[in-house]
Amino acid sequence: MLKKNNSELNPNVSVDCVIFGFDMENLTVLLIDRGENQFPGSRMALPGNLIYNDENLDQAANRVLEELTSLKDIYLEQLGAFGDPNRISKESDRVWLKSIRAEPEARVITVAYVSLVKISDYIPHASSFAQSAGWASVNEIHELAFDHFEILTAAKEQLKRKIKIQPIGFNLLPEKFTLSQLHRLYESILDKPLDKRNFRRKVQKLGILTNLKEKQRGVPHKPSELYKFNEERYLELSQDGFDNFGF
Amino acid sequence: MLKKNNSELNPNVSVDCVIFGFDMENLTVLLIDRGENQFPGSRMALPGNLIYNDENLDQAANRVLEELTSLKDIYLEQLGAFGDPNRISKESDRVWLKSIRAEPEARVITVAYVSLVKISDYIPHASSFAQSAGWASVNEIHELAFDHFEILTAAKEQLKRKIKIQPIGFNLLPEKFTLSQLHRLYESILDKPLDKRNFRRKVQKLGILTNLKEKQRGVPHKPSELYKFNEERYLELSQDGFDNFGF
DNA sequence: TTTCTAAGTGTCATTTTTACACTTTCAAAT
DNA sequence: ATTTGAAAGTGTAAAAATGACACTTAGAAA
Repeated sequence: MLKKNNSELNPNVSVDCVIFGFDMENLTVLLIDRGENQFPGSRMALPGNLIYNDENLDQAANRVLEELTSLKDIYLEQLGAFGDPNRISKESDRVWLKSIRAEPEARVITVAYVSLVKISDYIPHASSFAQSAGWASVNEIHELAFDHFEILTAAKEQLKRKIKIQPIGFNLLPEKFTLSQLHRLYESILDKPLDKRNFRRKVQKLGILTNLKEKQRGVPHKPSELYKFNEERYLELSQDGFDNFGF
Repeated sequence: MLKKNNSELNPNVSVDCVIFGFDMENLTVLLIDRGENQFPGSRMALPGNLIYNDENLDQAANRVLEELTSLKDIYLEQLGAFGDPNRISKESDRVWLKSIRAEPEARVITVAYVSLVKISDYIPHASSFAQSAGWASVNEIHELAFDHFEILTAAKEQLKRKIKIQPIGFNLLPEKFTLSQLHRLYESILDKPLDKRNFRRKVQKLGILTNLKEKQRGVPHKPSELYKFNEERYLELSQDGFDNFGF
């Protein structure tokens, strides 16, 4: 299952993955648990590891993500490079690196990647040095290993910026979704209330949603109509510089 | 003048700087010339070099930029990491690395930085392995060393994106500038014509320009009024999420 | 005094944005 | 069968922003 790689690990460059999901309530992120032998508070980390010298950064991010969480074939976009010389200042991180790295004291710069996935399509299974892997609500996270909290913060800010310009939110929702779900998603990413009617009007005017003429079933209230993202239409519109989502 | 640094160079991580300027006609970028001993076509490169293990990435970018071009105290913003394993596929680049690096064959990932400067405030002077340093019009550049052309392209795209959202254009103009100069700057970055009256109306409504009540002198036509960027006002407005430049 | 060049200016029609409250549909409980 | 609870769904009017468009003005140089 995992890609075999005969070349050498580069002791100075790693990749870390910020995989966002949405559980219909909150924005979530995929974390691994490094286990009990650590000091409390920083057991959790973003999935990440050193790169091999013969793979490019994008490949490395995909490989590492799969190795640690079993998620594969995910579109990852680069966020940026992080790497203070004193990134490994926490004692618990030092201890941990000694247990998993050939050169635990090496200066490492890490390249962070971000992705948005439908939480139901990917079931994380931990392996390698991850003892477990799972989703955590981003606004309940206050500490992570290394500089991962800083990386997560940068990823949240980038997401906020991008969702105003590109229809990336749909990647976080199931194939069929309701306008209310989309509405809640935007509110939780932008972290502010959006007027329901205005939101609906605007998103419908974009013309990139297909009404499936199908209703929710079994809900104890008026059932919502289901929609899907119309990618073809979006690509058409993208041609002539369509870029104002304006939320 | 140049910062002394006793620690070791990291053979695997470099920084490259994309420094944009504006000569009142075109967007320009600061390049170094690596000299004659190369194959033609790729003599020019972005200023960049390996980082030291005890400096962070931002520091490294500033140091390297100063070492190669004498430009200092410049606000550099990270663009991202680049680094295909076969980034050093051009023979001329290989030859050159052998002449300047201890481990010329090492896998290198580079972190690119971008800055916008007032061309008149900084006079580049080459040193270290740069034989000369100077400004080139970005749209006359078609080839550069390593993957620097790719980096430049990414930097141009980021600039296009950012100038629509943040008032960063002012960094490219002198302290005092005319609305026409600002207009030309926006047109050359966005690479499309903008209606003069509408541009002026919009930029004036932003409320971040101070009219200096002072006129151009010696121009063979109606002299323009001079303006300056009102940073205080901009910071005030930024507080309450002011982000729509909408050009 | 004429000429050349770029600066500077206003209006109207259209589109977009914002603020705002009640009715409908279903499931579950009584 | 009826009631209740819960979220879905819907329209309007005022204000603001946008886009299209052409002539006059101020100075330097000839």
